[in-house]
Amino acid sequence: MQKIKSELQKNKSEKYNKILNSAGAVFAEYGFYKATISQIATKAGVADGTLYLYFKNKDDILYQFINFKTHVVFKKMHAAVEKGNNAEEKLRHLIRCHLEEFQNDKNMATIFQSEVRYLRDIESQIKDISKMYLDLLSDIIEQGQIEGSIRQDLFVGLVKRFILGAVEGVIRTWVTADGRYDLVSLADPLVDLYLTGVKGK
Amino acid sequence: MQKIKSELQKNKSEKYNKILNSAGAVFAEYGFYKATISQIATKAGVADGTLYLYFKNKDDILYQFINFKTHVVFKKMHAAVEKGNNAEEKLRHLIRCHLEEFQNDKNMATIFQSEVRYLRDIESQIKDISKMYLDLLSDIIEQGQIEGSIRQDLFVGLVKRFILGAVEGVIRTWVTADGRYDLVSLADPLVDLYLTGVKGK
DNA sequence: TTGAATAATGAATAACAATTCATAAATAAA
DNA sequence: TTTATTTATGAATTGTTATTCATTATTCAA
Repeated sequence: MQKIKSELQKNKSEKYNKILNSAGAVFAEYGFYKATISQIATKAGVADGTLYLYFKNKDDILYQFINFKTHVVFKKMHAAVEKGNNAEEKLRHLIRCHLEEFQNDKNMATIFQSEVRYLRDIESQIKDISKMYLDLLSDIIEQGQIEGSIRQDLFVGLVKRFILGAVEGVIRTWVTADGRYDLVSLADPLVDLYLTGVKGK
Repeated sequence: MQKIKSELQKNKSEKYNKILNSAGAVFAEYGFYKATISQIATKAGVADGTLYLYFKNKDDILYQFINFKTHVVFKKMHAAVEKGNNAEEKLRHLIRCHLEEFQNDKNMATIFQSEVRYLRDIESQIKDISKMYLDLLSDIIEQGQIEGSIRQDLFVGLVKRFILGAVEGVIRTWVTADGRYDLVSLADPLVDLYLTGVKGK
């Protein structure tokens, strides 16, 4: 009985994941609106109607996709930050992790970049995807200010957005260029820009 | 004859602009896909069919909107950069102008932020809206490196994206917050972050 | 004032795609 | 093996909205 139930769970979960991944690929390629249920179903190797056994509707598919990816990525980011012993190390780990995760999942990167507005409309639970990220940054910045490695005379609200905006910008360019170069290698140069800026001595 | 023609031009142009502005408001509020022709027509005070006397189709309306705004904004940015006497001044003027223009036209800011992906699909002429902007930045950075006000040991391709990404990030946050605070006042603090970074001395 | 010519209207059309549901297949229990 | 239950199918339904076009209004030259 216990065994049977978990078997069912597993099968269900397999098809669920198959559909979710197919949806990710189709949404990334065509965008949410131009993507059709049939395309997703075909790519997943099931009938159109089957999607409705696993998802409430088309919106729900996107929602589940983002929700899942968000959780996975944030868990990793959190762990990455933990590994740093001081603010600067934490920042380096965070940025590197961010670039790594997005480089390893281009569909996710594309969807995060393109469908954010839409998400804002459908679900307030993930209303602010950047929220957790910005909070992570807040902690790092404050720690750095205590340690003395980060200036005190900064408007933290701006600094956070400055940092997040710049990583996202770098990712956006990479997505636009169809992921044709190595993103992760930009992590350290980027952090150096955050830290010391571009000014000549 | 000459007079009559220009009269027609003007009237046509008036209605054209009315529709374009209404479209901007509707697209900004609902997003391109959820916005309907009827909504735009109603807001512009004309019949649905009238839109098709001025625009090829719905896509074309968005295209014309972005195209027009892009030209206006880039002309202003260009002029702003001209006013600076050295790289740092030019950068300050550029960033200030950027924030000013977007603050003064929230519909534009929202649409630029949300429908970029879609544009990428419909027209390669404006495929890279950021292209001109990045080129402006290239010139400034190179000048700064010659002047000695900007470090030589930088990967310019990254620096450009770093700068653009951060401004856009700041604008995105502002749009999300429904434009409830002053964006332009962030110009100087932001440029200071570009220049000297966040590192404690 | 008149009758082309131009511009505007909005109801009708047409296309599309999300969702449903009667039916069939697969799986599990008896 | 038979019956019950769960899962999957995909054609038919439904709703939506972009676009068209026959009709009406307006403008302008003569």
